[in-house]
Amino acid sequence: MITIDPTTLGSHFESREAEEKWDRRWSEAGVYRWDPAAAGQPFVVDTPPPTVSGSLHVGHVFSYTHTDVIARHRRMLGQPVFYPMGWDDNGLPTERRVQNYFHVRCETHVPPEPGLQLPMADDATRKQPPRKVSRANFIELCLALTREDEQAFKSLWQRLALSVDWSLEYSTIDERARRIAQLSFLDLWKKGHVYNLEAPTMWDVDFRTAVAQAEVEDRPVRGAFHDIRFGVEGTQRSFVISTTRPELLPACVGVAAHPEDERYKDLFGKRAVTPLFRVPVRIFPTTLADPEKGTGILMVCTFGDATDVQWWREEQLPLRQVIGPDGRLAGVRFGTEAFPSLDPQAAQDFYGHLADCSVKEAQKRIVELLRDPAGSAAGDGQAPLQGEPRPLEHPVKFFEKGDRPLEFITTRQWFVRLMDKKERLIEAGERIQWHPEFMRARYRNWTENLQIDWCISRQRYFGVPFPVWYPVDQDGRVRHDRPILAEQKDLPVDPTSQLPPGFTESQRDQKGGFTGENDVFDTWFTSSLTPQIASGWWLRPEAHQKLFPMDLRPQSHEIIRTWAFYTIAKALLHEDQIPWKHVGISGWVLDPDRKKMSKSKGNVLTPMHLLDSYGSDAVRYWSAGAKLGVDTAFDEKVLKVGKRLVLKLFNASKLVLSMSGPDLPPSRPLDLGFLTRLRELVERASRQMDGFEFATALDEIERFFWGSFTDSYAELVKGRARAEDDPEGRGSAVNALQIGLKALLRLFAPFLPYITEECWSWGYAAHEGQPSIHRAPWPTVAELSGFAGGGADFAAAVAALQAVHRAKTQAGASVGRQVAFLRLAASPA
RNA sequence: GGGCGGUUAGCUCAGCGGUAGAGCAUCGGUCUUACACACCGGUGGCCACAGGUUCGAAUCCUGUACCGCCCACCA
Repeated sequence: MITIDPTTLGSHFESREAEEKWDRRWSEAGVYRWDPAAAGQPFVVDTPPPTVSGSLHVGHVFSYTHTDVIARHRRMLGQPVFYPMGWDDNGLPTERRVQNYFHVRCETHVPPEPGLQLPMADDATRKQPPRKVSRANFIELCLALTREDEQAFKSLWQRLALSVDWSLEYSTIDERARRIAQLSFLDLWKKGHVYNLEAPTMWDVDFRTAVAQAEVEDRPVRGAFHDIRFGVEGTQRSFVISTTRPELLPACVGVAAHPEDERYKDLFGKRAVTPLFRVPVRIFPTTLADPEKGTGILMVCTFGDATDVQWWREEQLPLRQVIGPDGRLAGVRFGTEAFPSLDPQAAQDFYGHLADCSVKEAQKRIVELLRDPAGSAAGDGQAPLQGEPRPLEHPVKFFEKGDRPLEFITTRQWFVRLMDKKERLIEAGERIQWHPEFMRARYRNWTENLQIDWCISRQRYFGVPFPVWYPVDQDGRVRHDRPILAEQKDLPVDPTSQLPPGFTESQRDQKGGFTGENDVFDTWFTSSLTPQIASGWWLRPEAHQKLFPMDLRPQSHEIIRTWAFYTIAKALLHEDQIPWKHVGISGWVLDPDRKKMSKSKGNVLTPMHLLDSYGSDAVRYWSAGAKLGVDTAFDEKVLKVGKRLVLKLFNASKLVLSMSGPDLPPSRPLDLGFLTRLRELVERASRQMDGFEFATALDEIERFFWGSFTDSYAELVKGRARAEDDPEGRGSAVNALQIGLKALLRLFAPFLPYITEECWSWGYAAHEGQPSIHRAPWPTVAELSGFAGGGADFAAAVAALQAVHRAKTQAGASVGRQVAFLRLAASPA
C-alpha cells in the first residue's frame, strides 16, 4: 500500500506546466530511447516523414497520435520500441519555396560556390532576375530553409508527446538518405530492374519534368468537340472526325475506327489526308475505337493521350512531335521526311500561325484556320471545320501538383521495371496485414491496374541525383546505353560536379569524354526507402537485420498507390521481402461540414491553439477516439470531454492516494467484485490494443473508469476507506482502490501521457520502482488473477446505489442526505 | 464505367444475429470533506429504402437511393 502525505498532492492541474515538466524529464531520462542491445522482440515503426514545407494542421496531430498510442502500448508490453522521425524535404514543394524565398533559380551547370549563404530576398532583389546557383548550393539553401520548418514540426510533435527517439532523426535529402537512395539504384541496376529509354512520357509543361502514373490525377475540364473533315487520298471522299484537341492536327500520324464499323470499313488500308497540312496518314482498324463516341472515327496524334502512344507503338506510326517540353508548339518544317505534305508550302503557311503558341492559343488559332475553305483536304471547297465546336466536360490528366494538362512528350527517362512483377506485388500485399482490412483492396486495385513501368527520373534539382555518367563517343554522341555507375564506396555522388572513375574534369562534355546525368530521382524513389534509411540497410547490416521487415507503417489512404506501393516494390526488388507486417491507415480529419480540410478551401485548422486551450492530453483523446480508416469530422466538443477526463483522473487519483489504512489485501466481496470487473476490462482492452483497435479500447477504459470506478465503486467504498472502526474493511478498500487506480492509470497512459505520468509520480513511481509510467508494464490479467468472485455483489451494490440516488433525486434531496431506512431485497429474476 | 467505404437519438459516433447504446445538446434536481471544469435523474430512434434467409435481423444475403473515397483509353 502506498502511503503519502496528502498535502503533497496538487490542488489543481495546469496542463501546460505539466507538459513542459514531463517533456524535459522524459528527455533527460531517455524514456523513449531505442536500445539496440535490449532483449525482446522489437517493435519497429516506419514513421511517415511529414512534408516540412507544408503547413501544420489537425490532420497531422490526428494520425501521428494514432501511431504514438500504438508505440506506447508496445513499449509498456516490454518491447524495445524503434520509433524514428524523418522529414520529407526532398522535392518540388521545397524547391518552389526556396526559389521564392531567396529569389534564386537552380542551374545545373553553374559552378558551386562553397559556403554560399543568402538572406531572404528583399523587394529590391526581387526586381532583379533571379540569381543562378549551382545544384550543390541550391540544395544547401533548401536545407537551410527546411531546417526551420522541421523545428516547427518538432516542437509540435514534442508538445503532442510523440514518444519518438529523437536521436533517430533523418531527412529525405540528408547524406544518409542520398546514399541509401543511390545504393538502391545501383542494386536495381545490378539486378536488371532499371533501364533508360527514349519514349513518350507524361510530362508537366510548367515544371518541365516527367511524372509517373502514380502522380497523375484526372480533373474535369471544359473543352469542345471540333468536327473536322479529312480527305481520303486519291478519291473525292471525305469523313469527319470529332476531336477535343484540334491543335494536334499537325501531329496527326494516323486515323482509326472500329473494325466492324460499316461506315468506315472500306477506308482501312487507304490513306487519309489531313486538312490544312495535307499530310497523308494511314487509316487502320482498332477495337479500341468506340463507334458511339464522336463520329466513330478518330485521329491518332503524337501524342494526345495514352491510347495514341499505344497505337503509335502497335502500328509503328511515325513520330510528329509538335508540342515541346515548354508546352508550346515547336518550329517544324513541312515537306520533310518527318512532316511530309502534299502541299508543303501551304502547310508551312498554316503552321506559321501556330508555331511558338501555347497549346491553348494554338487551339484558338487553328479553329480559325479550319474555317478557311482553302484548308480543305477533301477538295470540295468547304471549310474543314463543320459547324461550331460543341462544348463538353471531360476528364483530363494532370500532374497532381500541376496547373496545366499533361502532355506526352518523347524524352529519355529512367524506369523501374514493374509491369512484369504485378503478380508478385499483389502477392506481397496479401502477406501484409492492413488496418482496416478493406484498405488492402485499394492496394490490389491499383497494382492490378498499373499501366506503365515506374518513371523515376525528374528534370528537377532538389532531389537525389542519379549516380550515373555516360560516355561521349568520338562523334559526340552520348552513349545512354552504356551508363557509367558510381562506385558504392563513393556514394553519395553528384555527377554534375563529381567525376566518374578514370576521367578528368577536362573530359566533361567532350568527345571521347563523359557527361553527367542531370536528372534527379522521383521523390518517391527516396521516400520508398524510409525503412532502409531508418535502419541503415547496407551501412549497418546488423541493425537492419534486427529492424527489417518493420512492424508498422502508418499512413493515409490517398498515398497507398505511391508511398505504400513503392515501398513494397522496393522491399521486394531489393530483398524479396515485405517491408512491414502491418499497415495502419488513418482517416482524414474533415471540417464540421464533412469536407476534407485543404489549404485551398481555407478550412484548415491549426493545432497549436487547440493544444493551448485544451491541453495535449485532450487533443490526443480526440485523436485516439477515431478508429483506423475512418474519416472524422472535427468536433471541438470532444476536446472538452477530453479535458474533463484529464481533470477527473487528477481528482480521482488525488482521492485514492490520499487514503490510507492497514495494509491488508482486498477481501470484501464488493472489493473483489470490482477487481474482477477490472480484470475483465484489462482482458478486453489488451486484446483490442493488440489488434490496433485503440479507439475501442479507449472507449471501454473510459466507460469503466467513469461508470464503474469514479461514479460507483469509489462512491460505494470511500466511507469504508476512511472508517476508524473497521480496520480490515478499510485496508481491503484502500488497497482495492489503489490497485484499481494503478491499473487504470496504466491503461490510460498510451492515450493521456501527461496526466497519467503526473498521477503516477505521486506514489506509484517510487512504490513500483518505475519512475515513468510509460516504462511500467501494461496491466495484465495475471496480476489481477488473485482476486476472484464478487461480480454479483458488485452489480447488486451498484444497482442499490442507483436506486438510492433515484429516490433522492425524486425527492429533490441532496445526494449527501443521510438515508434513515434502507431495505434491500433480491429482485425477481 | 470498375472497386471500396458510409447511411443508427438534434450533433459526433459505437454496436455488426438475441429485449436499441455513449458522449454532447436538451429538460429537471443536487454545493455531496476528490472533482459544481462535478454529481443525480429524465426526454429523445420504423437503426436510408425494398425484398429475402432465420424461431429471431440495425447486425447476414440481394437489390435501390443518396454521401464520400480510390481507380479507369482525355477521340
